[in-house]
Amino acid sequence: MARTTDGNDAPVPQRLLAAATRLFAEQGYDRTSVQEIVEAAGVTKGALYHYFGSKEDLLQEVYSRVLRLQQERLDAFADAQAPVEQRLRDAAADVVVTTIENLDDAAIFFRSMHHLSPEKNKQVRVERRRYHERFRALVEEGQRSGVFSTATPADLVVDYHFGSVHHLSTWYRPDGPLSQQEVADHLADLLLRALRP
Amino acid sequence: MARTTDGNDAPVPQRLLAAATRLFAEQGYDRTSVQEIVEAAGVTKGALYHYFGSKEDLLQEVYSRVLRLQQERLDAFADAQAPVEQRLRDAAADVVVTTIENLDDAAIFFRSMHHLSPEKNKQVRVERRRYHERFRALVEEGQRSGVFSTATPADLVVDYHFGSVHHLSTWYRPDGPLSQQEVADHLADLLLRALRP
DNA sequence: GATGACATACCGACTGGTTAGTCTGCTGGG
DNA sequence: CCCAGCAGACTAACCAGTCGGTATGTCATC
Repeated sequence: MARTTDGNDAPVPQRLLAAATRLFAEQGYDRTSVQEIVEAAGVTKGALYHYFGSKEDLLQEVYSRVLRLQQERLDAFADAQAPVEQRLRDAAADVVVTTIENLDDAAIFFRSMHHLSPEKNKQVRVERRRYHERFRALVEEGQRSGVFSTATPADLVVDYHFGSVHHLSTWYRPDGPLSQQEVADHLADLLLRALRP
Repeated sequence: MARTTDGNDAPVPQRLLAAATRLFAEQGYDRTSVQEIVEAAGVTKGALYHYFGSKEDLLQEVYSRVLRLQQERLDAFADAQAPVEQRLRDAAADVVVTTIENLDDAAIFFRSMHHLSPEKNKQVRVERRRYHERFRALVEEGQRSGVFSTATPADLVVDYHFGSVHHLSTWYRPDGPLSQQEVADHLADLLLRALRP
């Protein structure tokens, strides 16, 4: 056996990232010391600084992982063959489900953005903007074709929906009365109902 | 003249609170040192610890100020003499306006809650819950009387709306294309449209 | 209306504790 | 033999909160 220490068997970088994600979500980025992270991962600082350049790099890894995942999923739904109201509903519900499935990442994402250095923050904003615009394009498509109301600017509609997604990490509890899918259906429904002409 | 030093003329405790609010919103609670706060307020640590028991007390003051203000305003709108759909719309739009007017407080509120000690956090949660329930009662009243759809549980409707309010501090810019009132009207409109039977 | 007792408001040097990141060195597999 | 992979002691910086000190004001007493 190659494994002598405790903890799980994943490679060290993944263990570090998993530990950091959990701790950042629980205590916040600044309240989590590098020492805590390496202890939770069952290694020492030497290992962390062997794989990551800084504590901040860990945070950025969390961000890129989330952004990549969400963008891929959105693209898949937006490119599907279906009426635009169906594509928007699917995309809107899916982002709720994946956000709930990765609630730790979501909590970190929305609470700790200002802890990234200016240039990394800028990069994250750029990627987020791409995501936002893809989503907005769906709304605009529906508005142009007349299936959605044009009463509200598409930008604001997108922010409205993402506000509720963003907010999930504040109130959603897995042991609550609603399942992930139920919440997703309700939130997608609210969006589509608000967009009825 | 009684004033010898620079800075504005407000009493020291208010100056400290104002400086802390701005700095907490800009840099986050943990990133802001007590030294920075007292320098921004034009005093020294002695003054701060003369009026406040701890750095955390400053944060809690921000919270109580926001909560008190929002609750007062909600109560006023909810108790008004008007059809329920009008009362809900007014309340929904008003919370958007006051949130935008105090965007710093809002940013702190949603980002720094986990920096409060457990007991203070609990107290904030209790007050927030009261607010949430007052708002939910409005939705339920409309649902019972048939002017709002019952497709979505009232709790979720409230969280949907407050998600968008919460989110404002992320995207709203005073120099953007929409005025406070326009944003408020649009968001209230989206809520009411989503609730149409 | 001088004197002393006490309080309020604030100053700023200091302390004890914590932290991110560094650096030297060990170890086992190729 | 060599080096990726990692250990862990160490450093330099920072920070919340403390504490003894000062300046100013207020009130009672003689």
